[in-house]
Amino acid sequence: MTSNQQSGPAKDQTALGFVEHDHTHCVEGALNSAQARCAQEGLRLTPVRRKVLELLLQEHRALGAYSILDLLRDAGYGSQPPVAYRALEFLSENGFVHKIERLNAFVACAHPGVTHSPAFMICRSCDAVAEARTAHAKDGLGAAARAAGFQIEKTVIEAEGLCPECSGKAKS
Amino acid sequence: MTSNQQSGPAKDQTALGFVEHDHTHCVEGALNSAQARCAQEGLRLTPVRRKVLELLLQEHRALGAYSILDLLRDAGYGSQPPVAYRALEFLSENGFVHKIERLNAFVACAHPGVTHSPAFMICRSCDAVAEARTAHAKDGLGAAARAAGFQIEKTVIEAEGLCPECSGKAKS
DNA sequence: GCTTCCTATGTGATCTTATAACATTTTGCA
DNA sequence: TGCAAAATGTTATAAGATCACATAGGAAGC
Repeated sequence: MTSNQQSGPAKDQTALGFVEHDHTHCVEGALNSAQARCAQEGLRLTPVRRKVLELLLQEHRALGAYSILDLLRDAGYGSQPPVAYRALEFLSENGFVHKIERLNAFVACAHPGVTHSPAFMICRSCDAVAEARTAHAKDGLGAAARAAGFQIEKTVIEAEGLCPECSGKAKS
Repeated sequence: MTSNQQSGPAKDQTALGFVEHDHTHCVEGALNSAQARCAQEGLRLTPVRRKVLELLLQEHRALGAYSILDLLRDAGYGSQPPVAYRALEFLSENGFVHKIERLNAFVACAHPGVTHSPAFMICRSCDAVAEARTAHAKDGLGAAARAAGFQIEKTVIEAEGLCPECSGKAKS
């Protein structure tokens, strides 16, 4: 699961929202818009950071930090853990990627630009990860938090199960 | 944060639902009801498993597997990681404890007996963890999942922020 | 009672994930 | 040019989790 990207760079069947799409286009678009936003906000999308984002966009699934590190090494960048972790920290602080806590892995943001508290669907069979656009998924929790006097700063919402494709395959 | 339990075994101010409570009573009660349920369902609440549950109930906050392991060793049990992980696996499969993915740590269930998909509030300042009783916190996600054809099997819902006490202290 | 099997535990080794600490380079700016 | 801040390179190590295999304990069958 480290670099299974050789086959078809143009289309990928399973990952984004469990839906086919023009992959090359979506990678470039995301990369460009990230670059634009960084320019606007005075953030520095350095080569390593950009490369990490590109890798995550290309794979279009959650990658562990060490898988990313392998890909970085292949691409000629530093190969020590902090290299990957620092890039991921930057990207994640600025909303370009999200960490999937359940997997200890990272995925490119599917709705960049807007500040959002994301929710994820993780297929336990094929590892595909879809980001749901859920502005108010935390409302049930929000009520409980208000009642308890707890100030929410960040929420992690991750659902694990079977994606449409895998659930079709294994009719168990 | 390994064994700060010596001071007052009867009352603990911060952990459960960010609310004071009779701690000795709640530990014993939970332990007894766990034992009862295991008897009923033919589960084996062995000494190590019982001890781990007791430790988590006593600490009343999320503990890492290795902290638990330390406490186990102090109590005369095996001190290799699998000892703790196996007990935690059993307890967690059967709903006696939950894993907090955000912290890679474990906490005793606050609503045992009922099958539920828990939600947590984690204080980033004092590490207290409260379990919210939220039957439908995942509804926002549920809708998205239905739309995508994703079958949810398990959900992780964790909010990070400031508990009432810490948010009172640091009026920043 | 004894054997047998299954489950649980003990233990050592190893693997994965993540961070600390410090040197070096690059960049932005006066 | 030269300084300060930010980013990167690199070594080492901490923290979290699992594998593999040996041993012990308890329940079912004889």
